[in-house]
Amino acid sequence: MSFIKPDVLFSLVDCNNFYASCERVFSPKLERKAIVVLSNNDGCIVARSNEAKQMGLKMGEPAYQRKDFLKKNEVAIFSSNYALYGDMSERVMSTLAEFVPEMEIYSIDEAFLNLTSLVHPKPDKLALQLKEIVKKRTGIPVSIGMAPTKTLAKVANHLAKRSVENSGVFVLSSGSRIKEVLENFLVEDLWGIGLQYSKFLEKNGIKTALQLRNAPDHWLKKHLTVTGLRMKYELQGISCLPLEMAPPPKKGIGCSRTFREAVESEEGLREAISTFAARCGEKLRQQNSYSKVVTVFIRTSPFKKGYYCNCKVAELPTATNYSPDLIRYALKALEIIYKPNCRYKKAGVFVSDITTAGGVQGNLFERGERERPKKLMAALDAVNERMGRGTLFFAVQGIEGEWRLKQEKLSPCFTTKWKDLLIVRG
DNA sequence: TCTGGGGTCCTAGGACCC
DNA sequence: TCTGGGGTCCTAGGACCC
Repeated sequence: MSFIKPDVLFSLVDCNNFYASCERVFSPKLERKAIVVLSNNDGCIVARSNEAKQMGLKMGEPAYQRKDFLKKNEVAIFSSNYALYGDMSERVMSTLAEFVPEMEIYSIDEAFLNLTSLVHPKPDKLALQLKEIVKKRTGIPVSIGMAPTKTLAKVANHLAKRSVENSGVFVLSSGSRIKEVLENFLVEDLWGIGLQYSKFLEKNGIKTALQLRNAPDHWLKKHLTVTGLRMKYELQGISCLPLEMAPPPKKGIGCSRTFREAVESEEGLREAISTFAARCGEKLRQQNSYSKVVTVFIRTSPFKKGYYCNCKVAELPTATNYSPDLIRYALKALEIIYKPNCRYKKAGVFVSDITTAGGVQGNLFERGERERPKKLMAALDAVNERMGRGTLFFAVQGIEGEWRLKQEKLSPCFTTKWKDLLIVRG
């Protein structure tokens, strides 16, 4: 009997091409076919199967610019189906949680694990087993990278994905192996290095992760702030980023959308803003918190001339998560920034200055009860949870606004709607 | 015609106080 | 000629992530 040695403290499990893989689970005929998933309003390409990547389709490309190419190459196209992806994510995460004592859900398709308390002779064999269980239970293929720090686990995961012979698992433990890998790892592929930093680093002769690791502390701190310094230590195998098992409450919450068609009327915007504000209330209540500041923004298309963009911050007399209050203040803010004769393309509502349930400051001038609104919201949330979001809503949100989403290629909600359940014929 | 959405952390600099 | 100094809090903006 032996434990996993702590020189591979962190494992990163990452679902391969997550959205595309979710669509494929329920349409086996798409196996080995090119798939793309589009952003809201079928705007940009946000996920691609390996086959689509090989065709040269890029992340973030506007779909209309590739319309002919997609058709000619018979690429399967899907609108984003967040109900499906959210549910599939939950299945993957709960499968992992069954076998792993400590994990941090990092995003919809990634989780960091700590496997050191598990009894197993070989870490790579354990990872391989996990990978197979997830695939068998959920249909989703994952890759796993193991290393002494989170940043190195990201590197290992990157390598697990890149080469077929790694079979989706890559372990990075010994110092000499780490050095060898970092020497061939582009700095722009590091977790925490985006376009701006990679341009800057390249200008200063730093092209590989090993070169970044060798850069002087003070220079890194000066130009990449403490984040850059932390990255250096993490690449040396000194862990600076702990596993966060309980997600902290959000400090800001927002809801914004690009409209299907431009909206000119104030009434149209009022519908959209009310809907976004109500959604913010829902999210606040989900994490049991209250907000004191509501920000509303509206804007026309930045790709057209006569661009107009404005926002208004409204401070509430007391912190709240009561949707009617949030809507009221948001609409007042909208009134101030609304300018007629503009073709609005996007709008949004943000709530900030968030406190948790216990921390709400009472307002001396506040009147009326606290309990009734609370019960009302609880009832509203319960119905929408059970019957689907949008079952109960406020009249001011409207019903058929031209701003609502375009989702022409939406797949059925296989896992969350009875009517969309797959029927298997014997 | 058509270009996503929702977050985090860090720093510099200004306001304000004593 | 010469215009204090140090601390805290807040905000805007820039970088990053998926």
